[in-house]
Amino acid sequence: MTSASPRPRVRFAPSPTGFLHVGGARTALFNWLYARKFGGDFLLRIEDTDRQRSTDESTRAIFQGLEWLGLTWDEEVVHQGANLAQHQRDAQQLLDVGAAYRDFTPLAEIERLRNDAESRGLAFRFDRRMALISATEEADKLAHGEPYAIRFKVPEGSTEWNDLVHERIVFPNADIEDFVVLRSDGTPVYNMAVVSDDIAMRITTVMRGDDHISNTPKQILLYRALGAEVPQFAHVPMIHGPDGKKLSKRHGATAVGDYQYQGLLPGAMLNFLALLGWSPGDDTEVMTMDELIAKFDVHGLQKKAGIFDTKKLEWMNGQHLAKISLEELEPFVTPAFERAGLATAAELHARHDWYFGLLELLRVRARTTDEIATLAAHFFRDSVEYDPEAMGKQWRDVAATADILQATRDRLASLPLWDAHAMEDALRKLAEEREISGGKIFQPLRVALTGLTVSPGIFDVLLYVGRERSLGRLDAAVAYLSQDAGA
RNA sequence: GGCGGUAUCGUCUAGGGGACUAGGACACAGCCCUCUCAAGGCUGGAACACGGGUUCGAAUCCCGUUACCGCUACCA
Repeated sequence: MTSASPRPRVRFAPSPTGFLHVGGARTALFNWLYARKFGGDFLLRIEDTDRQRSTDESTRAIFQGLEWLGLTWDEEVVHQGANLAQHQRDAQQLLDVGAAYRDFTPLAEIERLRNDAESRGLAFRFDRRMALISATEEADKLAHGEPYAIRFKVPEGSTEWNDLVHERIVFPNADIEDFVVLRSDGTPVYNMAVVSDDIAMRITTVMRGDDHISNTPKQILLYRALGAEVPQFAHVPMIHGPDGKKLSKRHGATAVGDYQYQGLLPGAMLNFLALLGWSPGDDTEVMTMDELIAKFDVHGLQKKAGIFDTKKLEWMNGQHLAKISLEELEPFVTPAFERAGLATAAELHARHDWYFGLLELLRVRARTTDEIATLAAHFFRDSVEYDPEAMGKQWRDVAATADILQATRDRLASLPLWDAHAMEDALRKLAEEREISGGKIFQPLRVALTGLTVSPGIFDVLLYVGRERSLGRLDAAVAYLSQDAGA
Protein backbone atom coordinates (compact mmCIF):
# COMPACT_ATOMS: atom_id res chain seq x y z
CA MET A 1 0.00 0.00 0.00
CA THR A 2 1.10 3.55 -0.57
CA SER A 3 2.43 5.62 2.23
CA ALA A 4 1.19 9.11 2.98
CA SER A 5 3.34 11.64 1.23
CA PRO A 6 4.32 14.69 3.22
CA ARG A 7 2.93 16.96 0.52
CA PRO A 8 -0.38 15.59 -0.66
CA ARG A 9 -1.77 16.50 -4.04
CA VAL A 10 -5.52 16.26 -4.22
CA ARG A 11 -8.02 17.28 -6.82
CA PHE A 12 -11.64 18.17 -7.35
CA ALA A 13 -12.88 16.83 -10.69
CA PRO A 14 -16.40 17.95 -11.56
CA SER A 15 -18.19 17.42 -14.86
CA PRO A 16 -19.33 20.73 -16.31
CA THR A 17 -22.87 19.59 -16.85
CA GLY A 18 -24.60 22.02 -14.52
CA PHE A 19 -23.99 24.46 -11.73
CA LEU A 20 -21.75 23.74 -8.79
CA HIS A 21 -23.80 21.43 -6.62
CA VAL A 22 -23.67 21.57 -2.83
CA GLY A 23 -22.49 17.95 -2.87
CA GLY A 24 -19.67 18.83 -5.21
CA ALA A 25 -18.84 21.87 -3.14
CA ARG A 26 -18.53 19.72 -0.07
CA THR A 27 -16.26 17.23 -1.82
CA ALA A 28 -14.16 20.16 -3.00
CA LEU A 29 -14.09 21.53 0.55
CA PHE A 30 -12.84 18.27 2.07
CA ASN A 31 -10.12 18.08 -0.56
CA TRP A 32 -9.22 21.71 -0.02
CA LEU A 33 -9.09 21.33 3.76
CA TYR A 34 -6.92 18.26 3.40
CA ALA A 35 -4.49 20.10 1.14
CA ARG A 36 -4.37 23.17 3.36
CA LYS A 37 -3.99 21.11 6.48
CA PHE A 38 -0.91 19.31 5.21
CA GLY A 39 0.54 22.04 3.06
CA GLY A 40 -0.31 20.19 -0.13
CA ASP A 41 -1.83 21.18 -3.44
CA PHE A 42 -5.47 21.38 -4.35
CA LEU A 43 -6.00 20.99 -8.08
CA LEU A 44 -9.03 21.45 -10.26
CA ARG A 45 -9.84 19.26 -13.23
CA ILE A 46 -12.83 19.79 -15.45
CA GLU A 47 -14.05 16.44 -16.75
CA ASP A 48 -15.46 17.65 -20.02
CA THR A 49 -15.08 14.50 -22.09
CA ASP A 50 -18.82 14.17 -22.43
CA ARG A 51 -19.23 16.65 -25.27
CA GLN A 52 -22.98 16.29 -25.32
CA ARG A 53 -23.59 17.44 -21.79
CA SER A 54 -20.60 19.66 -21.08
CA THR A 55 -20.98 23.40 -21.51
CA ASP A 56 -18.66 26.36 -21.07
CA GLU A 57 -21.38 28.03 -19.07
CA SER A 58 -21.25 25.21 -16.52
CA THR A 59 -17.47 25.44 -16.36
CA ARG A 60 -17.74 29.15 -15.60
CA ALA A 61 -20.43 28.47 -12.98
CA ILE A 62 -18.13 25.98 -11.26
CA PHE A 63 -15.23 28.45 -11.21
CA GLN A 64 -17.52 31.16 -9.92
CA GLY A 65 -18.96 28.93 -7.22
CA LEU A 66 -15.56 27.81 -5.99
CA GLU A 67 -14.26 31.36 -6.03
CA TRP A 68 -17.21 32.61 -4.02
CA LEU A 69 -16.56 29.91 -1.46
CA GLY A 70 -12.89 30.78 -1.43
CA LEU A 71 -11.88 27.27 -2.46
CA THR A 72 -9.03 28.41 -4.63
CA TRP A 73 -6.96 25.94 -6.61
CA ASP A 74 -3.22 25.87 -6.83
CA GLU A 75 -2.26 25.14 -10.41
CA GLU A 76 -3.70 25.78 -13.80
CA VAL A 77 -7.05 24.11 -14.36
CA VAL A 78 -6.78 20.82 -16.22
CA HIS A 79 -9.36 20.22 -18.92
CA GLN A 80 -9.71 16.51 -19.40
CA GLY A 81 -10.81 16.91 -23.00
CA ALA A 82 -7.39 18.32 -23.83
CA ASN A 83 -5.66 15.14 -22.73
CA LEU A 84 -7.05 12.82 -25.37
CA ALA A 85 -3.63 11.95 -26.82
CA GLN A 86 -2.32 11.07 -23.38
CA HIS A 87 -5.33 8.87 -22.68
CA GLN A 88 -4.79 7.08 -25.97
CA ARG A 89 -1.10 6.62 -25.24
CA ASP A 90 -1.91 5.06 -21.88
CA ALA A 91 -4.51 2.77 -23.44
CA GLN A 92 -1.96 1.80 -26.05
CA GLN A 93 0.54 1.07 -23.30
CA LEU A 94 -1.94 -1.31 -21.71
CA LEU A 95 -2.08 -3.09 -25.03
CA ASP A 96 1.71 -3.10 -25.32
CA VAL A 97 2.26 -4.67 -21.91
CA GLY A 98 -0.42 -7.25 -22.54
CA ALA A 99 -2.80 -5.91 -19.91
CA ALA A 100 -5.45 -5.22 -22.51
CA TYR A 101 -6.60 -6.58 -25.84
CA ARG A 102 -8.38 -5.47 -28.97
CA ASP A 103 -12.04 -6.36 -29.22
CA PHE A 104 -13.35 -6.31 -32.76
CA THR A 105 -16.83 -7.38 -31.74
CA PRO A 106 -19.23 -4.88 -33.33
CA LEU A 107 -20.91 -2.64 -30.81
CA ALA A 108 -24.29 -3.56 -32.27
CA GLU A 109 -23.56 -7.21 -31.55
CA ILE A 110 -22.77 -6.50 -27.92
CA GLU A 111 -25.91 -4.46 -27.54
CA ARG A 112 -27.94 -7.24 -29.09
CA LEU A 113 -26.54 -9.81 -26.69
CA ARG A 114 -27.09 -7.53 -23.73
CA ASN A 115 -30.71 -6.87 -24.65
CA ASP A 116 -31.24 -10.58 -25.20
CA ALA A 117 -29.90 -11.46 -21.80
CA GLU A 118 -31.83 -8.71 -20.09
CA SER A 119 -35.10 -9.67 -21.69
CA ARG A 120 -34.59 -13.10 -20.18
CA GLY A 121 -33.88 -11.56 -16.81
CA LEU A 122 -30.19 -12.40 -16.94
CA ALA A 123 -27.19 -10.17 -16.51
CA PHE A 124 -25.03 -9.85 -19.59
CA ARG A 125 -21.37 -10.31 -19.00
CA PHE A 126 -18.73 -9.80 -21.66
CA ASP A 127 -16.86 -13.02 -22.26
CA ARG A 128 -13.18 -12.60 -23.09
CA ARG A 129 -13.40 -15.51 -25.50
CA MET A 130 -15.71 -13.50 -27.73
CA ALA A 131 -12.76 -11.33 -28.68
CA LEU A 132 -10.33 -14.19 -29.04
CA ILE A 133 -8.96 -14.35 -32.57
CA SER A 134 -5.75 -15.56 -34.11
CA ALA A 135 -2.79 -13.29 -34.66
CA THR A 136 -3.18 -13.46 -38.43
CA GLU A 137 -6.88 -12.71 -38.17
CA GLU A 138 -6.12 -9.71 -36.01
CA ALA A 139 -3.45 -8.49 -38.41
CA ASP A 140 -5.90 -8.85 -41.21
CA LYS A 141 -8.63 -6.85 -39.46
CA LEU A 142 -6.13 -4.18 -38.56
CA ALA A 143 -4.94 -3.99 -42.13
CA HIS A 144 -8.52 -3.52 -43.26
CA GLY A 145 -8.97 -0.76 -40.74
CA GLU A 146 -11.73 -2.54 -38.86
CA PRO A 147 -12.75 -0.66 -35.75
CA TYR A 148 -12.04 -2.15 -32.36
CA ALA A 149 -12.35 -1.25 -28.71
CA ILE A 150 -9.56 -1.83 -26.23
CA ARG A 151 -10.61 -3.90 -23.29
CA PHE A 152 -8.75 -4.33 -20.04
CA LYS A 153 -7.84 -7.90 -19.21
CA VAL A 154 -8.98 -8.19 -15.63
CA PRO A 155 -6.58 -10.52 -13.83
CA GLU A 156 -7.42 -13.30 -11.40
CA GLY A 157 -7.56 -12.73 -7.69
CA SER A 158 -9.04 -9.83 -5.82
CA THR A 159 -8.44 -6.13 -5.52
CA GLU A 160 -8.47 -4.37 -2.22
CA TRP A 161 -7.47 -1.09 -0.70
CA ASN A 162 -7.44 0.62 2.62
CA ASP A 163 -9.95 3.41 2.23
CA LEU A 164 -9.30 6.44 4.42
CA VAL A 165 -12.92 6.51 5.50
CA HIS A 166 -14.16 2.95 4.99
CA GLU A 167 -10.98 1.09 5.92
CA ARG A 168 -10.53 -2.18 4.03
CA ILE A 169 -12.67 -2.79 0.97
CA VAL A 170 -12.25 -5.95 -1.11
CA PHE A 171 -13.61 -6.81 -4.54
CA PRO A 172 -13.21 -10.26 -6.09
CA ASN A 173 -11.88 -9.63 -9.61
CA ALA A 174 -14.22 -12.32 -10.87
CA ASP A 175 -17.01 -9.81 -10.39
CA ILE A 176 -15.38 -7.28 -12.68
CA GLU A 177 -15.80 -7.85 -16.40
CA ASP A 178 -13.17 -6.98 -18.98
CA PHE A 179 -14.19 -3.35 -19.27
CA VAL A 180 -13.53 -1.13 -22.26
CA VAL A 181 -10.81 1.47 -21.75
CA LEU A 182 -10.78 2.95 -25.25
CA ARG A 183 -13.88 3.03 -27.42
CA SER A 184 -13.79 2.04 -31.07
CA ASP A 185 -13.94 5.75 -31.93
CA GLY A 186 -10.68 6.26 -30.04
CA THR A 187 -12.11 8.09 -27.04
CA PRO A 188 -11.32 6.93 -23.52
CA VAL A 189 -13.90 5.66 -21.11
CA TYR A 190 -14.29 7.45 -17.78
CA ASN A 191 -12.14 5.13 -15.66
CA MET A 192 -9.31 5.28 -18.17
CA ALA A 193 -9.37 9.07 -18.43
CA VAL A 194 -9.49 9.52 -14.68
CA VAL A 195 -6.57 7.23 -13.96
CA SER A 196 -4.52 8.62 -16.80
CA ASP A 197 -5.11 12.18 -15.59
CA ASP A 198 -4.57 11.41 -11.93
CA ILE A 199 -1.25 9.81 -12.78
CA ALA A 200 -0.24 12.75 -14.94
CA MET A 201 -1.25 15.20 -12.23
CA ARG A 202 0.64 13.15 -9.63
CA ILE A 203 -2.41 12.93 -7.38
CA THR A 204 -1.56 11.25 -4.09
CA THR A 205 -4.99 11.11 -2.51
CA VAL A 206 -8.23 10.68 -4.35
CA MET A 207 -11.08 12.02 -2.26
CA ARG A 208 -14.44 11.75 -3.95
CA GLY A 209 -18.06 10.67 -3.54
CA ASP A 210 -18.68 7.13 -2.41
CA ASP A 211 -20.65 6.47 -5.57
CA HIS A 212 -17.18 5.78 -6.98
CA ILE A 213 -16.38 2.90 -4.67
CA SER A 214 -17.34 0.39 -7.34
CA ASN A 215 -15.07 2.12 -9.86
CA THR A 216 -12.10 1.98 -7.55
CA PRO A 217 -11.01 -1.65 -8.08
CA LYS A 218 -11.02 -1.06 -11.84
CA GLN A 219 -8.93 2.04 -11.40
CA ILE A 220 -6.47 0.33 -9.08
CA LEU A 221 -6.02 -2.39 -11.68
CA LEU A 222 -5.31 0.29 -14.26
CA TYR A 223 -2.71 2.01 -12.06
CA ARG A 224 -0.90 -1.26 -11.55
CA ALA A 225 -1.00 -2.25 -15.20
CA LEU A 226 0.39 1.17 -16.07
CA GLY A 227 3.16 0.72 -13.53
CA ALA A 228 2.02 3.74 -11.56
CA GLU A 229 1.84 4.15 -7.82
CA VAL A 230 -1.68 3.64 -6.51
CA PRO A 231 -2.91 6.72 -4.63
CA GLN A 232 -4.79 6.66 -1.37
CA PHE A 233 -8.54 6.71 -1.63
CA ALA A 234 -11.07 8.40 0.60
CA HIS A 235 -14.71 7.93 -0.30
CA VAL A 236 -16.95 10.48 1.31
CA PRO A 237 -20.69 9.96 1.62
CA MET A 238 -23.31 11.56 -0.57
CA ILE A 239 -25.81 14.22 0.37
CA HIS A 240 -29.48 13.31 0.28
CA GLY A 241 -32.66 15.34 0.29
CA PRO A 242 -35.18 15.28 3.17
CA ASP A 243 -36.82 12.22 1.61
CA GLY A 244 -33.59 10.24 1.78
CA LYS A 245 -33.08 10.27 -1.98
CA LYS A 246 -30.08 11.73 -3.71
CA LEU A 247 -30.26 15.51 -3.52
CA SER A 248 -31.71 16.96 -6.70
CA LYS A 249 -33.44 20.03 -8.07
CA ARG A 250 -36.83 18.93 -6.87
CA HIS A 251 -35.56 19.30 -3.31
CA GLY A 252 -35.21 23.02 -3.89
CA ALA A 253 -32.00 24.97 -4.08
CA THR A 254 -29.07 22.64 -4.65
CA ALA A 255 -26.69 24.92 -6.53
CA VAL A 256 -24.16 26.85 -4.52
CA GLY A 257 -25.10 29.91 -6.53
CA ASP A 258 -28.67 29.72 -5.25
CA TYR A 259 -27.44 30.24 -1.73
CA GLN A 260 -25.10 33.01 -2.69
CA TYR A 261 -28.07 34.74 -4.25
CA GLN A 262 -30.18 34.19 -1.13
CA GLY A 263 -27.74 36.10 0.98
CA LEU A 264 -25.75 33.30 2.58
CA LEU A 265 -22.21 33.89 3.72
CA PRO A 266 -19.62 31.62 2.11
CA GLY A 267 -18.05 31.00 5.50
CA ALA A 268 -21.37 29.77 6.86
CA MET A 269 -22.01 27.62 3.83
CA LEU A 270 -18.58 26.02 4.19
CA ASN A 271 -18.99 25.53 7.93
CA PHE A 272 -22.37 23.89 7.42
CA LEU A 273 -21.13 21.69 4.60
CA ALA A 274 -18.11 20.61 6.61
CA LEU A 275 -20.33 19.44 9.44
CA LEU A 276 -22.48 17.42 7.06
CA GLY A 277 -20.45 14.25 6.94
CA TRP A 278 -17.62 15.32 9.14
CA SER A 279 -17.20 16.08 12.81
CA PRO A 280 -14.25 17.51 14.71
CA GLY A 281 -14.88 14.92 17.42
CA ASP A 282 -15.91 17.45 20.02
CA ASP A 283 -18.95 19.69 20.28
CA THR A 284 -17.68 22.72 18.41
CA GLU A 285 -19.93 23.70 15.54
CA VAL A 286 -19.44 27.31 14.56
CA MET A 287 -15.96 27.59 13.11
CA THR A 288 -13.89 29.90 10.97
CA MET A 289 -11.98 28.54 8.01
CA ASP A 290 -8.77 28.56 10.01
CA GLU A 291 -10.42 26.51 12.72
CA LEU A 292 -11.77 24.09 10.14
CA ILE A 293 -8.31 23.65 8.68
CA ALA A 294 -6.82 23.12 12.11
CA LYS A 295 -9.45 20.59 13.15
CA PHE A 296 -9.93 18.76 9.87
CA ASP A 297 -9.06 15.09 9.97
CA VAL A 298 -10.16 12.28 7.67
CA HIS A 299 -10.89 10.14 10.72
CA GLY A 300 -13.80 12.43 11.49
CA LEU A 301 -15.36 11.69 8.12
CA GLN A 302 -18.71 9.93 8.23
CA LYS A 303 -19.55 6.79 6.27
CA LYS A 304 -23.25 7.46 6.10
CA ALA A 305 -25.00 9.75 3.65
CA GLY A 306 -26.27 12.97 5.20
CA ILE A 307 -29.51 14.82 4.69
CA PHE A 308 -29.31 18.44 3.66
CA ASP A 309 -31.09 20.48 6.33
CA THR A 310 -31.70 24.04 5.22
CA LYS A 311 -32.93 24.97 8.69
CA LYS A 312 -29.56 24.28 10.17
CA LEU A 313 -27.86 26.05 7.29
CA GLU A 314 -29.90 29.16 8.08
CA TRP A 315 -29.06 28.90 11.73
CA MET A 316 -25.40 28.55 10.86
CA ASN A 317 -25.60 31.62 8.66
CA GLY A 318 -27.20 33.55 11.50
CA GLN A 319 -24.31 32.56 13.73
CA HIS A 320 -21.73 33.74 11.24
CA LEU A 321 -23.70 36.87 10.51
CA ALA A 322 -23.55 37.76 14.19
CA LYS A 323 -19.97 36.74 14.82
CA ILE A 324 -17.75 37.91 12.00
CA SER A 325 -16.39 41.43 12.08
CA LEU A 326 -18.40 44.21 10.48
CA GLU A 327 -15.51 44.78 8.09
CA GLU A 328 -15.84 41.21 6.89
CA LEU A 329 -19.61 41.41 6.75
CA GLU A 330 -19.93 44.69 4.91
CA PRO A 331 -18.91 43.48 1.41
CA PHE A 332 -21.68 40.89 1.52
CA VAL A 333 -24.41 43.15 2.86
CA THR A 334 -23.85 46.28 0.82
CA PRO A 335 -24.82 44.56 -2.46
CA ALA A 336 -28.01 43.37 -0.75
CA PHE A 337 -28.79 46.96 0.20
CA GLU A 338 -28.18 48.06 -3.35
CA ARG A 339 -30.37 45.29 -4.75
CA ALA A 340 -33.13 46.30 -2.36
CA GLY A 341 -32.84 49.84 -3.68
CA LEU A 342 -32.14 51.32 -0.25
CA ALA A 343 -28.91 53.11 -1.01
CA THR A 344 -25.83 52.98 -3.16
CA ALA A 345 -22.52 51.71 -1.88
CA ALA A 346 -21.17 55.26 -2.09
CA GLU A 347 -23.99 56.63 0.05
CA LEU A 348 -23.43 53.90 2.59
CA HIS A 349 -19.72 54.53 2.75
CA ALA A 350 -20.36 58.23 3.22
CA ARG A 351 -22.27 57.39 6.39
CA HIS A 352 -19.84 54.71 7.52
CA ASP A 353 -20.33 54.97 11.28
CA TRP A 354 -24.10 55.18 11.03
CA TYR A 355 -24.16 52.30 8.55
CA PHE A 356 -21.98 50.01 10.64
CA GLY A 357 -23.97 50.85 13.76
CA LEU A 358 -27.14 49.93 11.94
CA LEU A 359 -25.62 46.65 10.78
CA GLU A 360 -24.67 45.87 14.34
CA LEU A 361 -28.28 46.43 15.35
CA LEU A 362 -29.80 44.28 12.65
CA ARG A 363 -27.42 41.42 12.09
CA VAL A 364 -28.33 39.55 15.24
CA ARG A 365 -31.97 39.64 14.13
CA ALA A 366 -31.38 38.29 10.62
CA ARG A 367 -30.40 34.99 9.13
CA THR A 368 -29.34 36.19 5.70
CA THR A 369 -27.82 39.36 4.31
CA ASP A 370 -31.00 39.87 2.30
CA GLU A 371 -32.96 39.79 5.51
CA ILE A 372 -30.70 42.48 6.97
CA ALA A 373 -31.59 44.65 4.00
CA THR A 374 -35.28 43.94 4.52
CA LEU A 375 -35.06 44.87 8.18
CA ALA A 376 -33.16 48.01 7.28
CA ALA A 377 -35.76 49.29 4.83
CA HIS A 378 -37.58 51.69 7.12
CA PHE A 379 -34.34 53.32 8.19
CA PHE A 380 -33.98 54.57 4.62
CA ARG A 381 -37.44 55.31 3.33
CA ASP A 382 -38.94 58.76 3.66
CA SER A 383 -42.39 57.68 4.71
CA VAL A 384 -43.62 54.78 6.77
CA GLU A 385 -46.23 52.28 5.70
CA TYR A 386 -48.39 51.19 8.59
CA ASP A 387 -48.95 47.50 8.75
CA PRO A 388 -52.70 46.94 9.29
CA GLU A 389 -52.04 44.26 11.87
CA ALA A 390 -49.64 46.50 13.75
CA MET A 391 -52.22 49.29 13.83
CA GLY A 392 -54.90 46.88 14.93
CA LYS A 393 -52.75 45.73 17.76
CA GLN A 394 -51.06 48.88 19.00
CA TRP A 395 -53.31 51.70 17.78
CA ARG A 396 -56.69 50.31 18.76
CA ASP A 397 -57.84 53.38 20.67
CA VAL A 398 -57.29 56.05 18.04
CA ALA A 399 -57.84 59.13 20.18
CA ALA A 400 -55.74 57.88 23.09
CA THR A 401 -52.98 56.81 20.74
CA ALA A 402 -52.90 60.16 18.99
CA ASP A 403 -52.71 61.80 22.38
CA ILE A 404 -49.88 59.67 23.69
CA LEU A 405 -47.94 59.97 20.45
CA GLN A 406 -48.31 63.75 20.58
CA ALA A 407 -47.05 63.77 24.14
CA THR A 408 -44.20 61.49 23.19
CA ARG A 409 -43.29 63.76 20.32
CA ASP A 410 -43.28 66.82 22.56
CA ARG A 411 -41.07 65.23 25.18
CA LEU A 412 -38.60 64.04 22.59
CA ALA A 413 -38.60 67.36 20.79
CA SER A 414 -37.78 69.19 23.99
CA LEU A 415 -34.66 67.12 24.58
CA PRO A 416 -31.51 69.18 24.26
CA LEU A 417 -29.59 66.15 23.05
CA TRP A 418 -30.74 63.28 20.82
CA ASP A 419 -29.39 60.74 23.24
CA ALA A 420 -30.70 57.27 24.05
CA HIS A 421 -30.48 57.66 27.82
CA ALA A 422 -32.13 61.04 27.80
CA MET A 423 -34.91 59.72 25.59
CA GLU A 424 -35.49 56.73 27.81
CA ASP A 425 -35.55 58.89 30.95
CA ALA A 426 -38.01 61.29 29.40
CA LEU A 427 -40.38 58.63 28.11
CA ARG A 428 -40.29 56.55 31.27
CA LYS A 429 -41.11 59.67 33.19
CA LEU A 430 -44.03 60.31 30.88
CA ALA A 431 -45.28 56.79 31.50
CA GLU A 432 -44.98 57.29 35.22
CA GLU A 433 -46.94 60.53 35.09
CA ARG A 434 -49.70 58.88 33.15
CA GLU A 435 -49.54 55.78 35.30
CA ILE A 436 -49.05 53.43 32.36
CA SER A 437 -46.35 50.92 31.58
CA GLY A 438 -43.45 51.84 29.36
CA GLY A 439 -44.72 49.43 26.76
CA LYS A 440 -47.86 51.50 26.34
CA ILE A 441 -45.66 54.26 25.00
CA PHE A 442 -42.96 52.26 23.26
CA GLN A 443 -45.24 50.04 21.22
CA PRO A 444 -47.40 52.75 19.60
CA LEU A 445 -44.18 54.69 19.06
CA ARG A 446 -42.64 51.69 17.31
CA VAL A 447 -45.55 51.54 14.90
CA ALA A 448 -45.26 55.26 14.24
CA LEU A 449 -41.56 54.97 13.49
CA THR A 450 -41.44 51.70 11.61
CA GLY A 451 -45.00 50.75 10.76
CA LEU A 452 -44.32 47.42 12.42
CA THR A 453 -44.56 45.76 15.81
CA VAL A 454 -41.04 44.38 15.64
CA SER A 455 -37.80 46.26 15.42
CA PRO A 456 -34.56 46.77 17.28
CA GLY A 457 -34.82 48.44 20.67
CA ILE A 458 -36.96 51.54 20.37
CA PHE A 459 -34.24 53.97 21.45
CA ASP A 460 -31.87 52.53 18.89
CA VAL A 461 -34.55 53.03 16.28
CA LEU A 462 -34.99 56.63 17.37
CA LEU A 463 -31.27 57.13 17.23
CA TYR A 464 -30.77 55.59 13.81
CA VAL A 465 -33.84 57.09 12.19
CA GLY A 466 -32.56 60.43 13.47
CA ARG A 467 -34.13 63.38 15.23
CA GLU A 468 -35.75 65.16 12.31
CA ARG A 469 -37.19 62.09 10.67
CA SER A 470 -38.36 60.62 13.96
CA LEU A 471 -40.25 63.74 14.88
CA GLY A 472 -41.59 63.94 11.35
CA ARG A 473 -42.87 60.38 11.55
CA LEU A 474 -44.54 61.14 14.85
CA ASP A 475 -46.23 64.15 13.32
CA ALA A 476 -47.36 62.04 10.40
CA ALA A 477 -48.74 59.37 12.71
CA VAL A 478 -50.66 61.91 14.79
CA ALA A 479 -52.05 63.49 11.64
CA TYR A 480 -53.01 60.11 10.26
CA LEU A 481 -54.80 59.16 13.46
CA SER A 482 -56.59 62.49 13.82
CA GLN A 483 -57.82 62.30 10.27
CA ASP A 484 -58.94 58.76 10.94
CA ALA A 485 -60.80 59.83 14.06
CA GLY A 486 -62.51 62.68 12.22
CA ALA A 487 -63.71 60.43 9.40
C1' G B 1 -30.43 -10.61 -10.14
C1' G B 2 -24.89 -10.02 -8.94
C1' C B 3 -21.32 -7.11 -6.37
C1' G B 4 -20.17 -3.21 -3.01
C1' G B 5 -21.43 0.39 0.80
C1' U B 6 -24.35 2.10 5.04
C1' A B 7 -27.44 1.66 9.56
C1' U B 8 -27.42 6.17 17.26
C1' C B 9 -33.10 11.24 18.79
C1' G B 10 -37.38 13.98 12.98
C1' U B 11 -32.25 16.02 11.11
C1' C B 12 -26.57 16.75 11.76
C1' U B 13 -23.60 14.09 15.10
C1' A B 14 -20.36 12.33 19.95
C1' G B 15 -19.34 7.37 21.08
C1' G B 16 -14.22 3.03 18.99
C1' G B 17 -16.05 -3.35 25.37
C1' G B 18 -17.20 -1.10 31.51
C1' A B 19 -17.03 6.49 32.68
C1' C B 20 -24.18 5.39 28.84
C1' U B 21 -29.65 6.52 33.31
C1' A B 22 -26.33 7.26 25.55
C1' G B 23 -23.68 13.58 25.33
C1' G B 24 -23.96 18.10 22.00
C1' A B 25 -26.36 20.92 17.91
C1' C B 26 -30.70 22.12 14.51
C1' A B 27 -35.92 21.91 14.76
C1' C B 28 -40.08 21.74 18.35
C1' A B 29 -42.44 23.08 23.36
C1' G B 30 -42.19 25.73 28.02
C1' C B 31 -39.79 29.23 31.23
C1' C B 32 -36.28 33.38 32.18
C1' C B 33 -34.47 38.05 30.29
C1' U B 34 -37.46 42.13 28.15
C1' C B 35 -40.43 48.15 25.16
C1' U B 36 -41.42 44.32 20.52
C1' C B 37 -38.48 40.92 17.61
C1' A B 38 -34.11 38.46 17.62
C1' A B 39 -29.89 36.87 20.27
C1' G B 40 -28.73 34.60 24.94
C1' G B 41 -29.76 31.42 29.39
C1' C B 42 -32.53 27.32 31.59
C1' U B 43 -35.91 23.10 31.18
C1' G B 44 -38.53 19.20 28.43
C1' G B 45 -39.97 15.37 24.93
C1' A B 46 -37.01 12.54 21.41
C1' A B 47 -32.38 7.43 19.27
C1' C B 48 -28.40 2.69 19.63
C1' A B 49 -32.95 -1.10 12.71
C1' C B 50 -33.95 -6.51 14.04
C1' G B 51 -32.14 -11.42 15.49
C1' G B 52 -28.25 -14.39 16.97
C1' G B 53 -23.42 -14.93 18.91
C1' U B 54 -18.31 -13.57 21.50
C1' U B 55 -17.57 -11.63 26.59
C1' C B 56 -18.07 -11.28 33.56
C1' G B 57 -19.84 -7.04 30.58
C1' A B 58 -21.75 -4.56 23.71
C1' A B 59 -24.33 1.32 20.92
C1' U B 60 -19.20 -0.27 20.44
C1' C B 61 -16.47 -6.88 18.06
C1' C B 62 -18.46 -11.21 14.71
C1' C B 63 -22.50 -13.52 11.78
C1' G B 64 -27.29 -13.31 9.68
C1' U B 65 -31.87 -10.61 8.40
C1' U B 66 -34.16 -6.24 6.87
C1' A B 67 -34.09 -1.40 4.84
C1' C B 68 -31.76 2.32 2.13
C1' C B 69 -27.91 3.92 -1.34
C1' G B 70 -24.32 3.04 -5.24
C1' C B 71 -22.13 0.23 -9.25
C1' U B 72 -23.34 -3.48 -12.66
C1' A B 73 -22.48 0.70 -20.32
C1' C B 74 -17.91 1.31 -26.24
C1' C B 75 -22.29 7.30 -19.51
C1' A B 76 -19.51 10.38 -16.25
